[in-house]
This record gives sequence, structure tokens and C-alpha cells, in this order.
Amino acid sequence: MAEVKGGEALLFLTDEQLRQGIEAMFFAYRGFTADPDRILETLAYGRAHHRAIHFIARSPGTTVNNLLAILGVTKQSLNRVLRTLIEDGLVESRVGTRDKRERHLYLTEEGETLERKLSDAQRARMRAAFRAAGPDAVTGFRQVLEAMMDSDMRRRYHAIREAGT
Amino acid sequence: MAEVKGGEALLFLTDEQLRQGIEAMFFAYRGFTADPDRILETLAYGRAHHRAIHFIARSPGTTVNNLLAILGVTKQSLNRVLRTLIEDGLVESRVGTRDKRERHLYLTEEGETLERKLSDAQRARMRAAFRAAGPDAVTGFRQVLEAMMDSDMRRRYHAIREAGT
DNA sequence: CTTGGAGTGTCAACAAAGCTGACTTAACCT
DNA sequence: AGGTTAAGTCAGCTTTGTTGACACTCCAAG
Repeated sequence: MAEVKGGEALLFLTDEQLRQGIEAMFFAYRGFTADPDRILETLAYGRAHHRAIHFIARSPGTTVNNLLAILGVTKQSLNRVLRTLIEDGLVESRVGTRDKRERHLYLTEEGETLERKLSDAQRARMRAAFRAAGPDAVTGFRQVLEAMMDSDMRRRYHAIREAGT
Repeated sequence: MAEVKGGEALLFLTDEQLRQGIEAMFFAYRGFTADPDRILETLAYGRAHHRAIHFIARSPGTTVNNLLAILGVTKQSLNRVLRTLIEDGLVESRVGTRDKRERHLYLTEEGETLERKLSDAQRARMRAAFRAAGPDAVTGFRQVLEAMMDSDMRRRYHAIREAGT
């Protein structure tokens, strides 16, 4: 506890600090998904549907292949989810004009309504957390999360940020 | 880009900022679990086994019921995981002395070996992220995550922190 | 002291959502 | 014309969650 500079500056890398970071991620992620999960379970949808809806809302007209890469699942897995969303009229799949092999995905009115409902719940929690922690903490939060991503996920994360402006 | 103080201070609560926070959580959590997952899949274990091992290591002698509350799953779900870990000799289940209904859980030598292997991988990523972002960012990271937890999870998070010292 | 309720853990069966592998259809492109 | 790519499908498997039913243990009220 002595070294005025070195000790303090390195303390955040002790095993105990790292374990606490790990547990913080675990518990926080539970909270992060809790609100949308509650809404979804009343609708016979799951977290997988939420993820698809979120990223279609974020990048309207995205292709199936692109969504696959973002979500990091197999196409069979995504297809099961997408099929129910299309059947239920929440998502529309349009044949590509430039390349007719591609399907471009859009939310319908109804899909946007659900998206807003889920998103509102999740943003409310995020907003409360951001407000409680303050702007500087938010900056740090984002820096650490970004450093924790795999590099290809970091690329996608930035790509969406640019598109979403 | 103008307002010197007010604009900057409130900018972190725009919908766009919140959405970016949401996506950062999503992509970062993927990275967070990627390394242990790779190790686990070579052993016919999954993420659920990892979580059980982690919290048993963290609180040796914990009861099934306590673990249940921390993990937030049903006892049947945990039991399946626990059974394979016990059968494989990674976890030991001792009948409680004071209350014989309870089972106290401990890692065996072999269990601790695997725990260390998984934990090392996850800590290495956390360490790299912490180092890249710096101590102030780490403080903010922890503040935001803590504010995002449900209150009962926050209690458990703190309870473990104290025990783990 | 016994008995009934509460607490703890186990077994069985089922559902959601991942996965692999093999295949088809359609469109693109060289 | 033939190879490649995008999307979708079928079948079958694994992990990990769920409910329901049940057994064992404890404790306290009658």
C-alpha cells in the first residue's frame, strides 16, 4: 500500500480485481437481458428473436448473410428464428434488386412496434445505469468493453455505429 | 459540437449512445466467453459447467441452494451439470454436518486444475482489456456494470467480493 | 413423541436454441 | 457452360433451460 504511484497504478490488475471484473460482467449481463426477456416470454419468443429484431432495426435492408456474421450463429439456427418472425408478420424479406440471390430484411410496422417495446425496456436500464455512474464512467465502460471484443466483432461494432448516425 | 459544458454533459444519454452501449455489451460478452468456451468444447462441457465451477471455486463449501440463487437457474438444471461434474471427479459433494439436507460443494484437485485453466484464459482477456483501457476506465466500467445489475444480484456480487478477500 | 409442513435435493420428460452435414434452388460471373 | 455464392431446407444431435412428481431431512406444534 506504499508506493505512491506504481502500486496504485498496477492494483487494478490483481487476480482479485480481474475476478471481480469477470463476476461484474456475469451479473450485469443478467440484468441487461432481464427486461426484454420478461416481455419476450409473454410472446413465445426468445432472446434469439430479440437479437435478430434488434440488428434488423439497426440496419434495415441488411442481408441474411450479413446478419449471420453479426450474430455469430449458423444459418440453420437463424433461419428457424427468421421464419417465425416472417410468418408472424414482424419481418419482411425482399428479394434483392441488384443481386436477386440476396434477401433484404426489414421490420414491418408490427415488427417496429415490438422492437420499440423491447428497446425501450433495455434502454431504460442502460440510461439509469449511465446516469447513476456518470459520463466519465460511461467513457471507461465503453473503452473496456471495446477492448474486450474480438477484433472482427470490434470492426462490426464500429461499422454499425457509423451506419446508425 | 458547440455548447462547451451542457451539451457535452448530456450527450451520453442520447438514444444513439444508449444503443451503442447495448451493442457494446452484446459484442463484448461474446468475447468475454469465447476463450473458456474454446477450452470447454474439447471436454464435452459447456458454459453452465464453467459457471458452476467458477462459483464453487470462489465459495468453497457453498450449498446447492446458494449456488442456485447465484446462477439464477432451476435446481433441476443445475443438478444435471453438477451430477456430471461429480461423476467426473471434479466436484465433491459432502453431506452437511449441521443440516444433513444440505450438500456442501468443493472442487477436487482435478476440479481446481480445470478451474485454473478456464480462469487463466478469461483473466488474460480481462487483463488485456483493463491494461488497454487504463485504471480510470476500469473504475468506470465497474461502476456502470454495477448500476446495471438487479439489486439482489448486486447484493450477491458484493457478498462474494467480501468473501473472496 | 409423533406428525405434518417446509426445505433440500433427485429423477423424468419436454422445449428452446445452438450445432453439423447434406442437399436444393436460383442467380451470378468468368 | 460450369463453378461459385446466397439462401433455404431436412434430419439429427447437444446443451441448457423449463415443469412436475417424488424422496429424504428437519423442526416445531399439538
